[in-house]
Amino acid sequence: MNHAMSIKEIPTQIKNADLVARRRRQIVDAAVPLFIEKGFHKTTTRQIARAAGFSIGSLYEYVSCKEDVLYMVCDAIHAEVKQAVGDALARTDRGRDALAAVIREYFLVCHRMSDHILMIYQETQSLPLQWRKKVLENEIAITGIFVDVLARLSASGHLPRMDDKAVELAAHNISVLGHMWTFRRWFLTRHYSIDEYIEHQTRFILGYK
Amino acid sequence: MNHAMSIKEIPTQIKNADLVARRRRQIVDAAVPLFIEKGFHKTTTRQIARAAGFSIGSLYEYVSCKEDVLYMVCDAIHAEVKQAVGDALARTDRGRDALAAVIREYFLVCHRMSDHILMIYQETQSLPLQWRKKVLENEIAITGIFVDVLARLSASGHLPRMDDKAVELAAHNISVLGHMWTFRRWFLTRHYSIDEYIEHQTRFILGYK
DNA sequence: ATTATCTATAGATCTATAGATAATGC
DNA sequence: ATTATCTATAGATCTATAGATAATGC
Repeated sequence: MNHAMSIKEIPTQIKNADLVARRRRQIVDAAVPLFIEKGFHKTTTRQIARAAGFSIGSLYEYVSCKEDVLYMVCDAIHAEVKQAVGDALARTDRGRDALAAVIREYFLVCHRMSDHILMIYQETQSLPLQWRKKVLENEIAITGIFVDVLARLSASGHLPRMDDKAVELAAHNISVLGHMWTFRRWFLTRHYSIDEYIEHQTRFILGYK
Repeated sequence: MNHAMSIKEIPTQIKNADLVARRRRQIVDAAVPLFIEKGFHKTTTRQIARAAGFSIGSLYEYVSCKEDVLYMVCDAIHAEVKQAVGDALARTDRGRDALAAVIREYFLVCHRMSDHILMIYQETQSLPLQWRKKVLENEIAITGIFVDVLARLSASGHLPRMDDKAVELAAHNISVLGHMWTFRRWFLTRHYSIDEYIEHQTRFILGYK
């Protein structure tokens, strides 16, 4: 159920698959800043088409409805977050610091993609059920990375032993505390730099008190 | 900057202040389930008027635009959350358990008002700037209650000593972990009851590890 | 007379498509 | 011939208001 597969589920009459991929990337790139600025409902399909560089008629050759665009946007954002956290995980070694390193990288992605993540929180509800489910699955997949790291460290004794439920919940907490930086940014940035934030929250999560 | 004051800032031609208060309560009560079900943008002003039991013309005697309705709804929801947490605080004694009791009550409010809180996350962006600010201030006011409790317990030695920034951030974490139950409910309810959730998270927040 | 409410609609969108046109490849 | 793109617009809204009507209180 990867990125490319989901996108391919959107039907089109256009035969050239490369062209479809290229145009859809244009559509996503055009839509992201519009959705961030105005929100999904106040962005018109014409604006998306114009920003993407083609006509409204052409837009509808590559998507079947406006919601398709939102889905492609959400999927692309999650793909980028997943990629960044996956990379961080690959780079890291096996000890207790592995967790801190992955958390750090994840929080930095949240910082970098603040507007994007906030937009997903706000607009997921506007997706048709079928795609809302997929977006939520993506969210769980990202949390799953943290589950794996925590379970490994807990099993190897680098972290206090935790049962499955505690591990699962700690992983969700990491995910959500990263998102917190995006949806409370207007307040938090007045008091904390992203580095301070990461430091405090890492201590909080790892339980050094 | 209390509940009643903010609402009163919305202008109206109607002279009878009691009537205004009553009708606006009707509007809020009518709008909440509509916004929860369809979202703000897909709810029409006519639907709100009909559900409230009067005509579209009358609706516009009590609000100046659709966004006014959203603001009144958000304000009413925050008032209820604030009330519940404030009550819990008043009931509680002064020791370390005070914090656990307040957290518990807060999480139970989040559970009870799950749909409402989720709606605020999704629709705050649709508010005009002036009112978005007020809604965010309400959010900070609720977090402020936790700041007070934490600061008191930290000062009295019932909790490990924390500097102001650590206290502030812990308070935000409490707020957001309550909200997490609302926006990850679709996943969390599969694995945790609200009581289990409260128990795990309280341990996490208080740092028994 | 004053206040509150209703009906009817102006005016302004916006999505999605049909049908015409241009570009591409055999 | 086939594939991709564009223009023009049908059709369906929806918000907010003007002007008419009903209810209230002196």
